[in-house]
Amino acid sequence: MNRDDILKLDNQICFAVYACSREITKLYRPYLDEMGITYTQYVTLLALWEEDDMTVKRLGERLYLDSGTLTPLLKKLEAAGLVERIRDPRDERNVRIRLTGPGVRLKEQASGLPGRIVSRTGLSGEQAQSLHAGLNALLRNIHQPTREE
Amino acid sequence: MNRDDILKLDNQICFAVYACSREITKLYRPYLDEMGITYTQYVTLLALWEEDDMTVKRLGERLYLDSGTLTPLLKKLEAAGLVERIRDPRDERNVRIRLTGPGVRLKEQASGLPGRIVSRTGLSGEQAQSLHAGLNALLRNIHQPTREE
DNA sequence: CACCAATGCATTGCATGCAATTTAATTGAG
DNA sequence: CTCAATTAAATTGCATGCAATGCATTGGTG
Repeated sequence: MNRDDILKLDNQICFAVYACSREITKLYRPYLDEMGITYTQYVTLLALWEEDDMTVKRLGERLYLDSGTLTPLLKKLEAAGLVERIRDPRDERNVRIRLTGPGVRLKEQASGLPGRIVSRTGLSGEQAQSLHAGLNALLRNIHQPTREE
Repeated sequence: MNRDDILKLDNQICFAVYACSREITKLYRPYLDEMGITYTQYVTLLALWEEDDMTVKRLGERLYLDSGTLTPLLKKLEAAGLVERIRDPRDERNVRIRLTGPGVRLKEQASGLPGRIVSRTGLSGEQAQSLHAGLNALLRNIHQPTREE
């Protein structure tokens, strides 16, 4: 690849990931609209359906998001009646996020979603598997909770 | 994969793409800060370095962004002196985006960036190649400029 | 025990993304 | 030519993301 090709848009993995991420979100939108939630709220619920009663910090580690994003988002989920935000009496710095009844029940409605999306991607099981593995490897490699020189 | 596993965060390609995209942006940030631009401004410049003098519409098709995102972003790039926004005299609905001298010269500074980032990803050439191909396939499959039933 | 650094969350400010609407220019049917 | 439909940008409103900062609680030290 010559000097000029290096900077071409279609040669950038970063751009492919960036564009894919937004296009995937658009695929989800109509379904999530019906459920009354946004994409970020959806992945937050995915995390909670898997492990309820997390602190904001733990949720942030799981989702790679910080309190600046999560606090307002969780307040909206609380206003929508899907989660509760409870300050931990044993350590009042922690706020624990717990699913409400409606929050738990929404899982049922979401269970068909991944299948519908995957079929829309037109990827074979193998392709999807391989892509997923590559992304996870990349994620592991670049995510540095604390930077060292 | 049973019914419960289907909704696990780590089984969602969508989440892997979403998280990867944001982590990659963070990798770029320190370098782009030095250049005085943001990540979205960077990919916009990538597109323009490859093909100068595009309309907003064409730029949007290239970047999968709409005028709602591009108009303010291009105004910032114009304020920074990197591009010009010129209404096409032949069809005044079109606004053409052209690189200025400084905008062209910034390409030099950017040319080392992809290499530095790729090395930070820790992926082999093969892995990167395969990942990129998978993402492009996915992008082609899901991007529908106009929806059909 | 008093104090201070560390921790967890909230807030602020800025830059996206994108749907929906508006505005201005152009095109095309009659 | 005339006016309605189409098209390209711009604008508006809402929801992220994230760095930087603020604030309250807690833990460790002397």
